[in-house]
Amino acid sequence: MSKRGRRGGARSRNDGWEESGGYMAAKKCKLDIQYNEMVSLEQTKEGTSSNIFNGISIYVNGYTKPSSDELKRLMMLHGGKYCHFFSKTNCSHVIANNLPDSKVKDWKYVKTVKPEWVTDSIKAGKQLSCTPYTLYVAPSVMQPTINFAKVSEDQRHMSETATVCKAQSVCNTSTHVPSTNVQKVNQNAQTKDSRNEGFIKEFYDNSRLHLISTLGAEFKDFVTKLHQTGEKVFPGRQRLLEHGIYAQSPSKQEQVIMHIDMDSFFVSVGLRNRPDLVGKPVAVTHSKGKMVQPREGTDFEYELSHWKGFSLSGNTNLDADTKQELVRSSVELEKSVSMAEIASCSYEARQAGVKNGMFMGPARKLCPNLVPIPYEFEGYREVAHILYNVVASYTHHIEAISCDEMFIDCTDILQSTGISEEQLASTIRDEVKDKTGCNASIGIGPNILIARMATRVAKPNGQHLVHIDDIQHFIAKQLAKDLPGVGRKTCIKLQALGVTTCSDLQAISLAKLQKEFGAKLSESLFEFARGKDDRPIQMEKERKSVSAEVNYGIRFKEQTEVTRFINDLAEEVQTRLRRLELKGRTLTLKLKVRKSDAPKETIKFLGHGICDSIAKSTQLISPTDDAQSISKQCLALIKILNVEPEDYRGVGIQISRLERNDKLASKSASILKYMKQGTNIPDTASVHIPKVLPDLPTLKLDNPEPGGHASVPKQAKTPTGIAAQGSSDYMVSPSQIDENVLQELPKDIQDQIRKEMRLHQMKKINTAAGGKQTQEDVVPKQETLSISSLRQSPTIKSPKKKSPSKNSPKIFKVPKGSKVVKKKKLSPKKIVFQDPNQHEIPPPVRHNKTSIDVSIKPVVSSQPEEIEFCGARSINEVKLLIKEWLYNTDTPLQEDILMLVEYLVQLVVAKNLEEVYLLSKFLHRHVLRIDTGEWKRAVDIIEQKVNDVIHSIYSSKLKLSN
DNA sequence: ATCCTCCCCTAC
DNA sequence: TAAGGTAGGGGAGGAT
Ligand SMILES: Nc1ccn([C@H]2C[C@H](O)[C@@H](COP(=O)(O)OP(=O)(O)OP(=O)(O)O)O2)c(=O)n1
Ligand SMILES: [Mg+2]
Ligand SMILES: [Mg+2]
Repeated sequence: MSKRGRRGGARSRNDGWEESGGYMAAKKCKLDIQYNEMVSLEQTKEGTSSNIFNGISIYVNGYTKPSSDELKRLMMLHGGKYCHFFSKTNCSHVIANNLPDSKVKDWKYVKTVKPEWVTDSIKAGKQLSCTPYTLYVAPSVMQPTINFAKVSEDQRHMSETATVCKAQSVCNTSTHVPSTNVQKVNQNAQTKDSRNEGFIKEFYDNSRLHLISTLGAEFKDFVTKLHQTGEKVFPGRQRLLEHGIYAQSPSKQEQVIMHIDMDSFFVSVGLRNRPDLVGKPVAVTHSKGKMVQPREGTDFEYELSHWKGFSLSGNTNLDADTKQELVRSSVELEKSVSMAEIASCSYEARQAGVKNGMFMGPARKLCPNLVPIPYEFEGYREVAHILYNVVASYTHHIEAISCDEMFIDCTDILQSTGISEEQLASTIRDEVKDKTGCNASIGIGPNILIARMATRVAKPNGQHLVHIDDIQHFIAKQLAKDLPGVGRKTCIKLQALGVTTCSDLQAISLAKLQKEFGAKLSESLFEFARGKDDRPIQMEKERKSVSAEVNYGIRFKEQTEVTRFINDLAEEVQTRLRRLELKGRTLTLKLKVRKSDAPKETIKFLGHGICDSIAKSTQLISPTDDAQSISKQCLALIKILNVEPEDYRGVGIQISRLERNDKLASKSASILKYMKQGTNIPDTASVHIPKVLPDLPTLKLDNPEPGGHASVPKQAKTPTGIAAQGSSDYMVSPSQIDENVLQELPKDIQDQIRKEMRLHQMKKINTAAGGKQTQEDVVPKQETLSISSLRQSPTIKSPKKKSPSKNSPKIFKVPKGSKVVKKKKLSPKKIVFQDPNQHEIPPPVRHNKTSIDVSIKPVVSSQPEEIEFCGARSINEVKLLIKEWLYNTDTPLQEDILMLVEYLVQLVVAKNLEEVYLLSKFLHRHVLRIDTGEWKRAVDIIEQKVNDVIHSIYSSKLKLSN
């Protein structure tokens, strides 16, 4: 049933075809093991050693005059290093006799020289210049290797389009490179945080999590394309046939799933050229191993007690107390800890209790001998590419999970080749090992779940097959916390239920599970505990969002710094969207804000510490990928959220409701603009509106907001209900309600609206003066903003503190000279309003539909200039214009839409609701005729937007549709 | 019922 | 010092 397929067993079978397979890897497959001994051997050996190759790492390609073995020996003898596997990060020089086309790309960042450079240098007793030995592109014979054309192409493409993390230095292995040591001397003066220019790039260049996210996304995309368009050519599978590895079990019709995952991925890559560390506890981390004194102003106890679990001692399912104790004791004992995270640790380190994601300090306590090794971002990328290419040479039936992990459905491979699961697994593992120097483990089972769980058993460097008949036996003894979907929280709940193993879990009824967990999780727990899983292998994954966030190094003092950072981050989002050729309709701003009682200094240097998370989203008027629009919306949201600059600890921007970027649409000119300008501007000269208007109002749609977005001006007073929830500090300040609606409008209109709002607010307050309803009236039942934590926070500016900017925060003060006059008075016709919030309706009428007499509005007013829409004044003119626009445009441009919104809003402000109403109906009617999704959405947005403003002023909405 | 927004959780 | 990103599933609760 289940056996640990060891490499040795498979090896003999492979020997046959490796020779003739033509893989470059096959040439050097046996070298790695010997390396360790040889190093020590060579070092103790007497003879003419030197250090002329100090800082040099060579990779030998192809057949060379002195053999690669000999070159290796020479390098070791003369202070250089020898790489078994090429990587930009590890190898400073490639030694070869010729330079094949296929390698040019890979090698373009390193020196490629002939072997004589080595031998001559040794003869000369010094390192000679490479120049005379440099190889140039020769139209040489491409090795007629397996024709991977398609895959390789894609692979290269991936490498190119990827956000390239700059290779720090050509050779950053442990051997120091004297010449490049100059690097970070000048920048020490000041700490680099979010206020510094270029911080975002520097951060991303050093973020492992960013790297694995990026890589993961690339591979998902790669597999998607592979499946959609890839030629179904499987050289690997072909080889299996040719070399007669076939067995005799043709009647496999059960599904067979494999889960392939690199062993301690980052560590494996890092150890490729550090054979001396193999077998030792090793961790990949930014920490160099020096202990770090706690800084002034940090509060260790505080962070310990509030810590959400994940960070301080690792992403484990241990209970919080244990971890706290661990951290606390390591602090007490050592008096200093490194708060650098461990990305990956070797299995030796795991034995001591070290886990991926743990901080270095606590890890050191668990494992005093833990050896830190540096990141090698390029190496991870390369190895991951090879992994995926190897697997893709056997099947395209792949589900990419991450850069080091995937599922494959190998039912058809087994069918068509007749080999066994174990044979296939070891073949793949061997090939990966040969080509990358890293171990992969494989779990095999009849479904995804079992394959995944089998990998745990297989690791490290093994494979494990679970036959369908053994599922029950196998799953029963697995730990429940290892089931997919069971993380920290769920684990705690399971513990409370007395569940440890899947066997325990089986004893819990579905009903009981549902009391503790949600519907979905309950169901999957129930099924998984029995080894059942019907999830299919998903080869094609459609992305649903694009985001960029930074929760490290965020420190601001001034709002201007926040603004600048948002601009930069929006730029980053734009870059990502454009690279993916996507635009989005929904924008979400995510902030991390220092918890009110958290110290300003975090334990971790520039970390985010203990925070509240806030998210706020907004609809974009049209699919957007434009940095300016994005930034503008974010800033509007930020204004609403009203956070003290000093309390920001994290910022993120997410774009969702994605659409493919239709390049055609963006080319169409703005008709309205055209007409408008046409009246003023003689001719074609500059008829075309610059694509990016500096203040292009990429509309943001204020979301109608669950619980009633704070579109109604409120008095600052907090109702008890909300206060009890403790989140009142996050309350939107009255002057900023609908800020993001207002933001988009011209200043003068903004001001008018604000005045109107205040006026109406007064009225309302007066009306409801004695009534109890007031409370509800003034503040929405449900908090508008999402605050992950219900705690109070001093973090948010109270409204009055708000800078004395253009928005007067005073609600009660009637603006002097308040003058708003409707331009033309229409008949006092009744208009139907739809009340968004019945209970907010002022006393007289309490009904779903409320009639408001249009004529009540104009009290004071003045509208100095006529309101006009592209020159059109009368409603009929406007209608004509709209019609022309409607029937001559396929996709409405957002600037046009905005212009109309602007016009309608002016009408609203001028209290000409009737016209607004008529125009809306008109628009509706005609759009129905056109019947395009684009136009429907546009009209929705227009109406929503206009209604937001109406709502702000009247606390009711105009019923527009029909 | 079904949608949407905001949140939490999980995974790598 | 240190580089705590990113995407998706899913649930609660309000709007429609
Ligand atoms: N908290 C984490 C988890 C993972 N990773 C990175 C480093 C890992 O090497 C890589 C792959 O994650 P895995 O979960 O596959 O873990 P490893 O490959 O390190 O170990 P294993 O042998 O358990 O797969 O992702 C990380 O940076 N931080
Ligand atoms: Mg792994
Ligand atoms: Mg993995």
